[in-house]
Amino acid sequence: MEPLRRAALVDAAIAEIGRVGSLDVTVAQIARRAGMSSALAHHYFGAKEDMFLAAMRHVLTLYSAEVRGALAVAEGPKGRLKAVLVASFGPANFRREAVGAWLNFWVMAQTVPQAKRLLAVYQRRLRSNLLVGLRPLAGVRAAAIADGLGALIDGLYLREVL
Amino acid sequence: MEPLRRAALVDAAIAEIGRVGSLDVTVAQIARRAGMSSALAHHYFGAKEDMFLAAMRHVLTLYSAEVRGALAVAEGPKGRLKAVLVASFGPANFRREAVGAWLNFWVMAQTVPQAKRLLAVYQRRLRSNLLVGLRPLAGVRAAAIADGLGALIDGLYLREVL
DNA sequence: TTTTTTGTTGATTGACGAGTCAATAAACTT
DNA sequence: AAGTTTATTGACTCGTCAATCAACAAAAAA
Repeated sequence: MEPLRRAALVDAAIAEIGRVGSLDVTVAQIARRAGMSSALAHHYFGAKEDMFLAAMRHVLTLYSAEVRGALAVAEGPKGRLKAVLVASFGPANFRREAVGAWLNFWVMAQTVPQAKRLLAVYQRRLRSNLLVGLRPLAGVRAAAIADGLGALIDGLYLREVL
Repeated sequence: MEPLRRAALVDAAIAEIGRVGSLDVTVAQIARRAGMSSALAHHYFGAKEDMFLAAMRHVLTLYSAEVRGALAVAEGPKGRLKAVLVASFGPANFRREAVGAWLNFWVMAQTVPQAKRLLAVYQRRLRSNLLVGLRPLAGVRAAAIADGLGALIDGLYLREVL
C-alpha cells in the first residue's frame, strides 16, 4: 500500500496546490482528494512539508525524464537545443496543475533549504543541457547565452502561470 | 496619524514578507515591526489582505515612478529602451525586501483578483514602454520582441530572488 | 489459532492567528 | 467645561489546522 498511497498523495498535493494557487492547502484537503483520511496522510508522510517536498521532487523528476527523452532522439547541436526547449514547454509541464504548483515551489525554495537545493539541481541541469547544444554553435559565448535562455524559459513560464 | 500609520504598515509588511519569504506573515508581526499593536493595524486596514494589496500597490508605484524618471531623460529609441531596462533592474527594485515581496505578490495574484489586476496593469505598462523604444528599431516585429523581452526581465528577476 | 504486522480512521489536543470589542486616553470643538 | 471625534490597546472569541493517539480491521506469519 505504501507506494500507492504516497503516489496518490503526491498527485493530490500537486493538483490541490495548483487548484488553490498557493501553499495554503490543508492536509485534510489533499487527503480527501487522494481518497483517504488526513490521519493516514500523516502516517505515510511524517509532516506536511515532507509531502510538499515529495511533490516537488516528483514534478522535477517528470521534467527531467521529458528532457532526457527528447535529447535521446535529437541530432546535432541545433537539434539538442530544440529538444530542451520543446521539452520545457511540452504538455507535461503545462498540465494545468503542475503549472500552478511550480510557482509555489519557488516560494517554498525561499524558506525550505531542501526545496532550494532541489531547485538548484534543476537549474544546473537545465543550464548544462543548454550548454551542450550551445557550445558548438556559440563557442565562448555559450555560457552567457545559456544563462539568458534559462531566465527566458522561466520568465515565459511565469507569464503562463497568470 | 492615519497616513503615517498606513505607510508604516505598508513598509513593515513588505519588509516582513521579504524577510520570511512568504505570505505566511502574521498581522501581529507586521504591526510590531511598525511599532504598534495588531488591533491598530486592523483599525487602519480592515483586513490583512487589504494591507497586502496596499503593499503591492506601493511597490508597483515605486517601480512606475522609476521608469517614468528614467524615460524622461532618455534620448532616442535606443535610449528609451535602455531606460526601461535600467529602471527595471535599478536599485529600488533590488532592495532586498522588495525582491522577496515580488514573488509573493505573484502568488497572491493567483488567488486575489485585485492583485491579478494590479499585476496586469504593470505588465501592460511595461510592454507599452518597451514598444515605444522598439517600434522604430524593429517595426512589425516589435510586438513579439517586447513580449519576449518582458518575459526575459521577469525571468532574470526570478533568478535573482533565489 | 493465536500473534504480529500493516492499514485505517474518528476524535482529540494544542497552538496559533484574524478579527472584534470594550475601555482608556488624548486631542480637538463648541 | 462638557462633549465629540480620533488614537490606541489588552483581552477575548472563534475558527482552523497540523499532528497525535487509541482503537479497530484485516491480512500475514507463527
